[in-house]
Amino acid sequence: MHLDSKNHARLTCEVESTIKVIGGRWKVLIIRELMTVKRFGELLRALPGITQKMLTQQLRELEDDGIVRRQVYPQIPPKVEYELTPLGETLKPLLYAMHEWGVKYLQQKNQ
Amino acid sequence: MHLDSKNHARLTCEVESTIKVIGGRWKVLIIRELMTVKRFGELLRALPGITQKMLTQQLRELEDDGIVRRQVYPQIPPKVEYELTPLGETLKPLLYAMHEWGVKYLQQKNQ
DNA sequence: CGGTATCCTTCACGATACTG
DNA sequence: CAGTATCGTGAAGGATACCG
Repeated sequence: MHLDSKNHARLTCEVESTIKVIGGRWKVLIIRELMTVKRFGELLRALPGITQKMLTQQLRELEDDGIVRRQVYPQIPPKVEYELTPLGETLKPLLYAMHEWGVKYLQQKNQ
Repeated sequence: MHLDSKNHARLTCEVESTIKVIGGRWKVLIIRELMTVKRFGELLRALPGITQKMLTQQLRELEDDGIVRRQVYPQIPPKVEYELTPLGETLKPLLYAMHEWGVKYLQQKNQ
Protein backbone atom coordinates (compact mmCIF):
# COMPACT_ATOMS: atom_id res chain seq x y z
CA MET A 1 0.00 0.00 0.00
CA HIS A 2 1.13 3.53 -0.76
CA LEU A 3 0.88 6.49 1.53
CA ASP A 4 0.92 9.40 -0.87
CA SER A 5 -1.37 12.33 -0.26
CA LYS A 6 -4.07 10.99 -2.54
CA ASN A 7 -4.43 7.89 -0.42
CA HIS A 8 -4.50 9.68 2.89
CA ALA A 9 -8.14 10.62 2.71
CA ARG A 10 -9.25 7.10 1.89
CA LEU A 11 -7.02 5.56 4.53
CA THR A 12 -8.49 7.89 7.08
CA CYS A 13 -12.03 7.14 6.11
CA GLU A 14 -11.70 3.39 6.22
CA VAL A 15 -9.61 3.22 9.35
CA GLU A 16 -12.28 5.32 10.99
CA SER A 17 -14.96 2.94 9.78
CA THR A 18 -13.12 0.11 11.46
CA ILE A 19 -12.73 2.10 14.68
CA LYS A 20 -16.43 2.87 14.63
CA VAL A 21 -17.29 -0.83 14.35
CA ILE A 22 -14.96 -2.18 17.04
CA GLY A 23 -14.09 0.96 19.02
CA GLY A 24 -17.06 0.88 21.36
CA ARG A 25 -16.33 0.33 25.01
CA TRP A 26 -17.39 -3.32 25.06
CA LYS A 27 -17.13 -4.29 21.41
CA VAL A 28 -13.82 -6.14 21.36
CA LEU A 29 -14.69 -7.90 24.60
CA ILE A 30 -17.98 -9.09 23.13
CA ILE A 31 -16.32 -10.16 19.87
CA ARG A 32 -13.77 -12.14 21.82
CA GLU A 33 -16.47 -13.90 23.83
CA LEU A 34 -18.26 -14.75 20.61
CA MET A 35 -15.29 -16.66 19.25
CA THR A 36 -17.55 -19.42 20.53
CA VAL A 37 -21.32 -19.14 20.26
CA LYS A 38 -22.97 -17.88 23.46
CA ARG A 39 -26.36 -17.10 24.92
CA PHE A 40 -27.33 -13.66 26.20
CA GLY A 41 -27.03 -14.64 29.83
CA GLU A 42 -23.64 -16.22 29.25
CA LEU A 43 -22.36 -12.99 27.75
CA LEU A 44 -23.76 -11.04 30.66
CA ARG A 45 -21.90 -13.22 33.13
CA ALA A 46 -18.72 -13.27 31.03
CA LEU A 47 -18.47 -9.47 31.00
CA PRO A 48 -18.29 -8.24 34.59
CA GLY A 49 -19.48 -4.67 34.92
CA ILE A 50 -21.60 -4.53 31.79
CA THR A 51 -25.30 -3.84 32.23
CA GLN A 52 -28.10 -5.66 30.44
CA LYS A 53 -28.92 -2.46 28.66
CA MET A 54 -25.39 -1.91 27.39
CA LEU A 55 -24.99 -5.53 26.31
CA THR A 56 -28.22 -5.39 24.33
CA GLN A 57 -27.23 -2.09 22.76
CA GLN A 58 -23.73 -3.14 21.77
CA LEU A 59 -25.00 -6.46 20.40
CA ARG A 60 -27.59 -4.62 18.27
CA GLU A 61 -24.90 -2.34 16.89
CA LEU A 62 -22.66 -5.28 16.07
CA GLU A 63 -25.64 -6.99 14.45
CA ASP A 64 -26.44 -3.90 12.37
CA ASP A 65 -22.80 -3.75 11.31
CA GLY A 66 -22.95 -7.37 10.13
CA ILE A 67 -20.44 -8.62 12.71
CA VAL A 68 -22.79 -10.67 14.87
CA ARG A 69 -25.70 -12.96 14.12
CA ARG A 70 -28.65 -13.29 16.51
CA GLN A 71 -30.38 -16.64 16.58
CA VAL A 72 -33.75 -16.76 18.36
CA TYR A 73 -35.24 -20.06 19.45
CA PRO A 74 -39.00 -19.48 19.84
CA GLN A 75 -39.59 -21.40 23.03
CA ILE A 76 -40.50 -20.84 26.66
CA PRO A 77 -38.33 -19.76 28.36
CA PRO A 78 -36.75 -17.84 25.47
CA LYS A 79 -33.33 -18.82 24.18
CA VAL A 80 -31.19 -16.47 22.11
CA GLU A 81 -27.75 -17.32 20.82
CA TYR A 82 -25.15 -14.96 19.42
CA GLU A 83 -22.30 -15.83 17.08
CA LEU A 84 -19.87 -14.13 14.73
CA THR A 85 -20.85 -13.79 11.09
CA PRO A 86 -18.26 -14.66 8.40
CA LEU A 87 -17.47 -10.93 8.29
CA GLY A 88 -17.10 -10.94 12.05
CA GLU A 89 -14.66 -13.84 11.77
CA THR A 90 -12.45 -11.71 9.54
CA LEU A 91 -11.87 -9.41 12.50
CA LYS A 92 -9.84 -12.07 14.29
CA PRO A 93 -6.49 -11.28 12.61
CA LEU A 94 -7.05 -7.64 13.48
CA LEU A 95 -7.67 -8.50 17.12
CA TYR A 96 -4.51 -10.58 17.16
CA ALA A 97 -2.52 -7.69 15.66
CA MET A 98 -3.97 -5.39 18.31
CA HIS A 99 -3.04 -7.93 20.94
CA GLU A 100 0.54 -8.05 19.69
CA TRP A 101 0.83 -4.28 19.71
CA GLY A 102 -0.73 -4.11 23.16
CA VAL A 103 1.92 -6.47 24.48
CA LYS A 104 4.69 -4.31 23.05
CA TYR A 105 3.04 -1.15 24.35
CA LEU A 106 2.61 -2.45 27.88
CA GLN A 107 6.19 -3.72 27.96
CA GLN A 108 7.55 -0.36 26.89
CA LYS A 109 5.29 1.47 29.35
CA ASN A 110 6.35 -0.63 32.32
CA GLN A 111 10.03 -0.01 31.83
CA MET B 1 -0.90 -17.57 18.90
CA HIS B 2 -3.32 -19.86 20.66
CA LEU B 3 -6.83 -19.04 21.70
CA ASP B 4 -7.51 -21.43 24.51
CA SER B 5 -9.41 -20.23 27.53
CA LYS B 6 -6.25 -19.44 29.46
CA ASN B 7 -5.20 -16.91 26.85
CA HIS B 8 -8.53 -15.20 26.58
CA ALA B 9 -8.04 -12.97 29.58
CA ARG B 10 -4.66 -11.74 28.41
CA LEU B 11 -5.86 -11.19 24.86
CA THR B 12 -8.73 -9.13 26.17
CA CYS B 13 -6.60 -7.00 28.40
CA GLU B 14 -4.05 -6.11 25.77
CA VAL B 15 -6.50 -5.58 22.95
CA GLU B 16 -8.32 -3.19 25.24
CA SER B 17 -5.08 -1.35 25.97
CA THR B 18 -4.62 -0.84 22.25
CA ILE B 19 -8.19 0.38 21.83
CA LYS B 20 -7.68 2.81 24.68
CA VAL B 21 -4.60 4.28 23.02
CA ILE B 22 -5.97 4.67 19.48
CA GLY B 23 -9.73 4.42 20.03
CA GLY B 24 -10.35 8.06 20.81
CA ARG B 25 -12.45 10.00 18.38
CA TRP B 26 -9.55 11.81 16.72
CA LYS B 27 -6.60 9.57 17.56
CA VAL B 28 -6.17 7.64 14.32
CA LEU B 29 -6.70 10.83 12.31
CA ILE B 30 -4.00 12.60 14.29
CA ILE B 31 -1.63 9.65 14.00
CA ARG B 32 -2.17 9.57 10.25
CA GLU B 33 -1.40 13.27 9.96
CA LEU B 34 1.76 12.76 11.98
CA MET B 35 3.17 10.27 9.51
CA THR B 36 4.96 13.47 8.59
CA VAL B 37 5.98 15.97 11.27
CA LYS B 38 3.52 18.82 11.67
CA ARG B 39 2.98 22.01 13.63
CA PHE B 40 -0.03 22.57 15.89
CA GLY B 41 -1.70 24.93 13.44
CA GLU B 42 -1.16 22.52 10.56
CA LEU B 43 -2.90 19.76 12.48
CA LEU B 44 -5.76 22.08 13.32
CA ARG B 45 -6.29 22.87 9.65
CA ALA B 46 -5.82 19.26 8.58
CA LEU B 47 -8.60 18.03 10.87
CA PRO B 48 -11.81 19.84 9.94
CA GLY B 49 -14.25 19.93 12.80
CA ILE B 50 -11.78 19.46 15.63
CA THR B 51 -11.51 22.24 18.20
CA GLN B 52 -8.28 23.62 19.57
CA LYS B 53 -9.21 22.20 22.94
CA MET B 54 -9.80 18.69 21.61
CA LEU B 55 -6.62 18.73 19.54
CA THR B 56 -4.55 19.77 22.54
CA GLN B 57 -6.21 17.18 24.72
CA GLN B 58 -5.81 14.28 22.31
CA LEU B 59 -2.20 15.25 21.59
CA ARG B 60 -1.44 15.27 25.33
CA GLU B 61 -2.96 11.81 25.72
CA LEU B 62 -0.96 10.48 22.79
CA GLU B 63 2.13 12.09 24.30
CA ASP B 64 1.44 10.50 27.69
CA ASP B 65 1.00 7.15 25.97
CA GLY B 66 4.39 7.52 24.29
CA ILE B 67 2.97 7.68 20.76
CA VAL B 68 3.73 11.31 19.98
CA ARG B 69 6.66 13.57 20.70
CA ARG B 70 6.21 17.30 21.26
CA GLN B 71 9.06 19.53 20.18
CA VAL B 72 8.97 23.12 21.42
CA TYR B 73 11.08 25.80 19.75
CA PRO B 74 11.47 28.64 22.28
CA GLN B 75 11.05 31.60 19.98
CA ILE B 76 8.60 34.41 19.28
CA PRO B 77 6.14 33.60 17.87
CA PRO B 78 6.15 30.12 19.41
CA LYS B 79 6.67 27.07 17.23
CA VAL B 80 5.66 23.58 18.33
CA GLU B 81 6.14 20.48 16.21
CA TYR B 82 4.59 17.07 16.72
CA GLU B 83 5.90 13.77 15.40
CA LEU B 84 5.49 10.05 16.01
CA THR B 85 7.84 8.36 18.46
CA PRO B 86 9.43 5.03 17.49
CA LEU B 87 6.60 3.35 19.41
CA GLY B 88 4.11 5.46 17.48
CA GLU B 89 5.71 4.32 14.24
CA THR B 90 4.97 0.72 15.18
CA LEU B 91 1.27 1.54 14.95
CA LYS B 92 1.49 1.94 11.18
CA PRO B 93 1.05 -1.77 10.33
CA LEU B 94 -1.99 -1.82 12.60
CA LEU B 95 -3.49 1.19 10.82
CA TYR B 96 -2.88 -0.50 7.50
CA ALA B 97 -4.58 -3.67 8.71
CA MET B 98 -7.51 -1.59 9.92
CA HIS B 99 -7.59 0.11 6.55
CA GLU B 100 -7.72 -3.25 4.77
CA TRP B 101 -10.53 -4.48 6.97
CA GLY B 102 -12.41 -1.22 6.52
CA VAL B 103 -12.28 -1.65 2.76
CA LYS B 104 -13.72 -5.14 3.02
CA TYR B 105 -16.36 -4.00 5.49
CA LEU B 106 -17.53 -1.08 3.36
CA GLN B 107 -17.67 -3.26 0.25
CA GLN B 108 -19.82 -5.85 2.00
CA LYS B 109 -22.04 -3.18 3.51
CA ASN B 110 -22.72 -1.49 0.17
CA GLN B 111 -23.89 -4.65 -1.52
C1' DC C 1 1.33 30.91 17.47
C1' DG C 2 -0.05 27.77 20.53
C1' DG C 3 -2.13 27.26 23.86
C1' DT C 4 -5.56 27.75 28.99
C1' DA C 5 -9.67 28.78 31.44
C1' DT C 6 -14.44 28.89 31.90
C1' DC C 7 -19.02 27.99 31.09
C1' DC C 8 -22.58 25.32 29.09
C1' DT C 9 -24.88 21.55 26.67
C1' DT C 10 -25.47 17.04 25.27
C1' DC C 11 -25.63 12.34 25.66
C1' DA C 12 -23.57 8.04 26.97
C1' DC C 13 -24.23 5.24 30.56
C1' DG C 14 -25.93 3.34 35.07
C1' DA C 15 -29.75 2.05 38.08
C1' DT C 16 -34.10 0.45 38.53
C1' DA C 17 -38.48 -1.33 37.37
C1' DC C 18 -41.37 -3.84 34.38
C1' DT C 19 -42.72 -7.65 30.56
C1' DG C 20 -43.72 -11.41 26.81
C1' DC D 1 -34.66 -15.90 29.90
C1' DA D 2 -33.98 -12.07 27.40
C1' DG D 3 -35.11 -8.35 26.94
C1' DT D 4 -37.68 -2.94 26.96
C1' DA D 5 -38.87 1.51 29.35
C1' DT D 6 -37.90 5.29 32.16
C1' DC D 7 -35.35 8.35 34.82
C1' DG D 8 -31.17 10.43 36.61
C1' DT D 9 -26.24 11.60 36.60
C1' DG D 10 -21.44 12.61 35.24
C1' DA D 11 -18.23 13.15 32.01
C1' DA D 12 -17.14 14.39 27.23
C1' DG D 13 -17.12 17.75 24.23
C1' DG D 14 -18.39 22.60 22.03
C1' DA D 15 -18.21 27.75 22.24
C1' DT D 16 -16.08 31.58 23.71
C1' DA D 17 -12.75 34.48 25.87
C1' DC D 18 -8.23 35.33 27.43
C1' DC D 19 -2.82 34.77 27.74
C1' DG D 20 2.62 34.23 27.41
